[in-house]
Amino acid sequence: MTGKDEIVKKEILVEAQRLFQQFGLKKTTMDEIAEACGKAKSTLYHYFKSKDEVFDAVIQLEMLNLRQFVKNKVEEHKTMLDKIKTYVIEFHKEVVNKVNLYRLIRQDSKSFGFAKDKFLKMMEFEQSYIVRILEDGFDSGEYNTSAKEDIPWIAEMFLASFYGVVQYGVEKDGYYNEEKIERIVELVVPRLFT
Amino acid sequence: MTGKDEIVKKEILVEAQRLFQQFGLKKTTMDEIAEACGKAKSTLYHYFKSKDEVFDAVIQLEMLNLRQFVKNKVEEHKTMLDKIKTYVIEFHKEVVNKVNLYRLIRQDSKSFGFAKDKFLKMMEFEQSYIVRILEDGFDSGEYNTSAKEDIPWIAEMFLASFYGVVQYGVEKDGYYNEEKIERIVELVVPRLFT
DNA sequence: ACACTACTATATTGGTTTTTTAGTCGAATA
DNA sequence: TATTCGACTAAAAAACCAATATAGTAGTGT
Repeated sequence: MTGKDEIVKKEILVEAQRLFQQFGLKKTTMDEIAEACGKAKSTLYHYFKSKDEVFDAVIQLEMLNLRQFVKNKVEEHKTMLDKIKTYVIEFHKEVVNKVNLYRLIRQDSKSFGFAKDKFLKMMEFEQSYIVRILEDGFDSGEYNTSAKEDIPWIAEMFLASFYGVVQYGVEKDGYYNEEKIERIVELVVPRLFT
Repeated sequence: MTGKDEIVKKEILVEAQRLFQQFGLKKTTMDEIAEACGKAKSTLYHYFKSKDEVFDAVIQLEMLNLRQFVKNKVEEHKTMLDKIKTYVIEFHKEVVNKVNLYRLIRQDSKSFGFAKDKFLKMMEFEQSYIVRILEDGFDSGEYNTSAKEDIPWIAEMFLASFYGVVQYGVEKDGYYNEEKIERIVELVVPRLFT
């Protein structure tokens, strides 16, 4: 039965998530995860090919929740401008939270390369979301200053630039300064997208 | 004689620079630098307090050259808009060059904290340069969409955002894509600063 | 399909010794 | 007096090795 399969997988992920958050990737063993699930270690390998695959799945789960959360916030608004503003503020707030949570997790050297792939994948995904918002704005006539075919790379650059602003702010201030981000969003977004 | 002092210091820095670029901070020993200068190691300590101080001096030298280079490029232009555009394109092109050069240099763990300080110092310095350009534009009437007291943080955010765009681009494409940066500069700068 | 026990090969750890290396000191030189 | 040096130290890093832990596998039973 394939339904059971998903249930057990989820159960493993819940325990893995808890342990990864508490101890990090390196300090959490497959034996511990197995024990926490009340199963034998080799059983885990029936559901996941490797420890990395478990970790990836946990991260993916977190991202899914994060996206749903942000999406809900965005859809509380009607205009494209408000949607974009809300997106930037909420998305980065959540990402910084998660990153703080997972900072200690990535204690090993190879995790940098790992993070890079995941990061680019994530950016691609987010880009497609921004593109959708902008295209809707374009179609409804709210956003008509650019050609429609420019939207993808504009979205990409827009994301990248706020990534920079947030990273720099966190580096400088030591925390996510929401007020600062709001101020810059208020200034930039209307100028860029009207 | 204090003139001799400066000459020897410079001589040490030239050799140190060469070795740091070739082998990195960690893999270059003070003995090697000394040997390359034809001096004893303890002589170096007459001119520099520590190895870090030597390294810092090398970096500072590089930054000085870089800034002079960019400044020259910028001053070929008359309008504020052209200056800003030129600044962004040339500055980041050079920084990416240097960073590629020095990527291998920062091979040790503590260098992150080190790099962070230096990075923030650099950003502050660059910010003051952008502020000057914008304030000149403001005074000449070319830039009158913002209050003058907003210029510092606008400059800061502007820098941070392009830092993000460039970093992201390098991460994604694997090199500094000048054409891409130019395109985004052409789009963003006029909208932001007129 | 799912779960277990028992295993292996590989990584990691801990403890020890050896080597390297940043930085010091007092003497020599110019 | 201002530089330079050879010799030294303390501390860090590397090299080694034995013991342990751990990711992943095989074979078996349900």
